[in-house]
Amino acid sequence: MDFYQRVARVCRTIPYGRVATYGQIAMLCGKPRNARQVGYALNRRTEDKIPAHRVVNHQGCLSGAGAFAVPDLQKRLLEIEGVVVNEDQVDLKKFGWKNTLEEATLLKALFEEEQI
DNA sequence: ATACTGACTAATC
DNA sequence: TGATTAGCCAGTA
Repeated sequence: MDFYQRVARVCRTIPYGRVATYGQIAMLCGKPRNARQVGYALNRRTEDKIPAHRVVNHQGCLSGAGAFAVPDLQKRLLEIEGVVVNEDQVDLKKFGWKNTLEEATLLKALFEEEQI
């Protein structure tokens, strides 16, 4: 199982109306130090039906910087889901994805199973 | 193999 | 608190 595929998988696991951080995703992929690679992965595979708008940095800042072809697209998508965005930032305390231990375990097991 | 890059983070000031 | 610095590591040239 490729790291990028894992990233895609984890992103699709993020619940509607929640956001996750790069570091969080990297951790769930089994590579806690690969936060940057997560961003790189999303950049490469934005077309792959990955809800990348639910991914922000550890401060809750939106990626902005032309990550999405249309400016404010990420912000709009989040607001549609009920996530409040202020000054290109979201409140991780309220909207951050609190991944449960079960979800983490499920993903880990899934990865190990498909990795072989 | 070396050097540089970057949708990141954690540690210092 | 807010700004800087210093690690990080897969990709790319």
